[in-house]
Amino acid sequence: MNAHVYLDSLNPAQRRAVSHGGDAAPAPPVLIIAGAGSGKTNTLAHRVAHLLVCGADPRRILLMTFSRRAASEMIRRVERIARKVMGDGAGVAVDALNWAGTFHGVGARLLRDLAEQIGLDPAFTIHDREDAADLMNLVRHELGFSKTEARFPTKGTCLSIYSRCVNAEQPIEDVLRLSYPWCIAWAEELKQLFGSYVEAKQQQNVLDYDDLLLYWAQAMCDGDLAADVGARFDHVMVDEYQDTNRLQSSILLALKPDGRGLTVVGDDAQSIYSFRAATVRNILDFPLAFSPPAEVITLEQNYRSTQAILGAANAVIDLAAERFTKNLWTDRATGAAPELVNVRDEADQARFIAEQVLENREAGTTLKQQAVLFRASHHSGPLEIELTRRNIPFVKFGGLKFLDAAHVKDLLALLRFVENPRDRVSAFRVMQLMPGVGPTSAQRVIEHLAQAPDGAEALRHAPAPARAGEDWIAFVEAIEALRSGMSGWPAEIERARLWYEPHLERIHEDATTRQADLLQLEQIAGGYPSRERFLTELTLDPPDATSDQAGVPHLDEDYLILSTIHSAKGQEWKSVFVMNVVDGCIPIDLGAGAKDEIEEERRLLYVAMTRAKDDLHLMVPQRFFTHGQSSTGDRHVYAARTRFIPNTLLKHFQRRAWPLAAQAGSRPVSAGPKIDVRAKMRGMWR
DNA sequence: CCGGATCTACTTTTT
DNA sequence: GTAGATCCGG
Repeated sequence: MNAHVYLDSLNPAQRRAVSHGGDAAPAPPVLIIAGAGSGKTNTLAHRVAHLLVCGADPRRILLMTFSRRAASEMIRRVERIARKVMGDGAGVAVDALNWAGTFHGVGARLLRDLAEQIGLDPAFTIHDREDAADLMNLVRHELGFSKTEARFPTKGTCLSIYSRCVNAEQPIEDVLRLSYPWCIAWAEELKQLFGSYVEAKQQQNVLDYDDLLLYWAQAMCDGDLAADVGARFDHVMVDEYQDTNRLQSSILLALKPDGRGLTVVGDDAQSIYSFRAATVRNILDFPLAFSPPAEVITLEQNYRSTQAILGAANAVIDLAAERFTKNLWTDRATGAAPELVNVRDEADQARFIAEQVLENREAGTTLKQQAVLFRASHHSGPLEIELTRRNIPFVKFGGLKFLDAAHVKDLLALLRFVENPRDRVSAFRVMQLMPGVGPTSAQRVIEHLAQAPDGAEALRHAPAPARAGEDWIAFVEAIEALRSGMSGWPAEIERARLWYEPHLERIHEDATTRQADLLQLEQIAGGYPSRERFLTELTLDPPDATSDQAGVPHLDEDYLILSTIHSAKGQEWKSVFVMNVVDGCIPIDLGAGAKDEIEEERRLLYVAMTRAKDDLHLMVPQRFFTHGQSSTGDRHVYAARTRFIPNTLLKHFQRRAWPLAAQAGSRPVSAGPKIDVRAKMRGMWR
């Protein structure tokens, strides 16, 4: 029997990518440019399986994916492929693939390993974005920047600027000039702020997301250490390489300076994370980073979409200012042209989608095979209401995370404070949950703890806020019980919840629904071996939905997928609806919008369209509501079809108006006058 | 010094 | 709709 029978199902380019280098030995670097739907995940999975079959050591394969979900999907496929050749032995080999995850996840794990060697306390805790912003705010206040004459950038902006400097490896002046021109005047203050922010993190033994990469990269500046870490892995593979940033590529090159054993996969047409400092330059410059240059293998056959859908998507991306990859082709049947559906407003848009989804289900397409995509998380609001009204179950990806809910953060802050007594952000938050404890007394206790040599012991002798009374005693007892580790994990989290519950009931009106979330958190906690692992992995890979979201179904049920376009990356569905394909949503309306940003929005539409296998609906509401802006008030805005589908591309689409005039009865286009002449007049003078 | 009330300005995408 | 800053009574 052919030992490589799994290669038979691949096309020549895929086969070349999979068997690059021949056997299990580290091969020269290779870049796989894989267009949408070209079997990218499948090809990478085959490559991993191929290496295993050839005898590579799974513990020495580093596999970095964009999300944890992508990693587990990859591992599932690897096992299925390897099983064909290795039989039950595949399971053992695949289980040993334990270096698979995101850059950040792998970084966290490596740093705990290397901590001693780089002067880091291995018990560090990790701040998510919001915690990091809170800490930034603390420092911002301490430096007196919160009450400057002219308004100083908010904590979120400060953190974004800091983050971009780190991830893009750019000096602050450049970052300000290119991305935050309205903050240029604050360059000196920001530098000072960032310096203090870094010090604060170190004193408290916390790392933020960026630190997980930054410390890793810095450690790799030491030649010996880099060689040591690099030598742990024979093969290093990176998926979605177009969405990595400079810092990540620095790490990669430090790990494998000659590129041996390096495989990266990506598609520049799907680069949609430049707001996170991702740059397509990484993928473009990859081959020439080595000598001889890395081999480039291009996958151009699309296996996902019908010709009609692919043709339309190709036409959209063809108008891009710069392109590097060729158009995809498919040998699938032509199929129906994607539909451009004109509806009156967002309410009609929601109704249309709900009806069409049900119609599809009648025709045999399950809900799970259908997805609704949108640019911004809140765009799905009206649809969620409509779906709930009609009892159509759905699950939403992207946007609000479970962990953003205040009560969940409260409980986690308690656990973090237990884990790391020096963590000020968590301490600050937890203490203020008690009545009578506000910023000032919390601050005083924290100062006391910082002075004391032993954080755990110091709490007992801390200056108890007088007004807290009994609550303070209960608090100290809870902390000490948890720190003693007597109850063990995951029983600890129950103890923590018992302390928190009375406060929860006092603080929140809707305590009951929130309690349900906490119970769910307890369930999740059970899946982790320790408090440390739970806290680390939860911040690096937060679960998606909260339980109070309407219609969260049981996993075995059929449900519709709602997702931001960003979160839809790498996925596919039989039928796809894209909401609000209008200027202002795609591209999103944010000031003038730099040219690069507009181009990224175009790629976003391309990504959305190429998720569809058989049918695709692009929704074009003629007006939609904008809220806020007190000057203009809540107004509806007449929206135009997205600029990315100009008239010249209309031949790729089937146009449709809904509801049909006849069905709409006597209701004319009640949306108001066709052209607002008065507004035009006013506009003349602006 | 805490915490509730009131006013204001803002509202993308995610590890 | 909400997060932040600011004001004021207990």
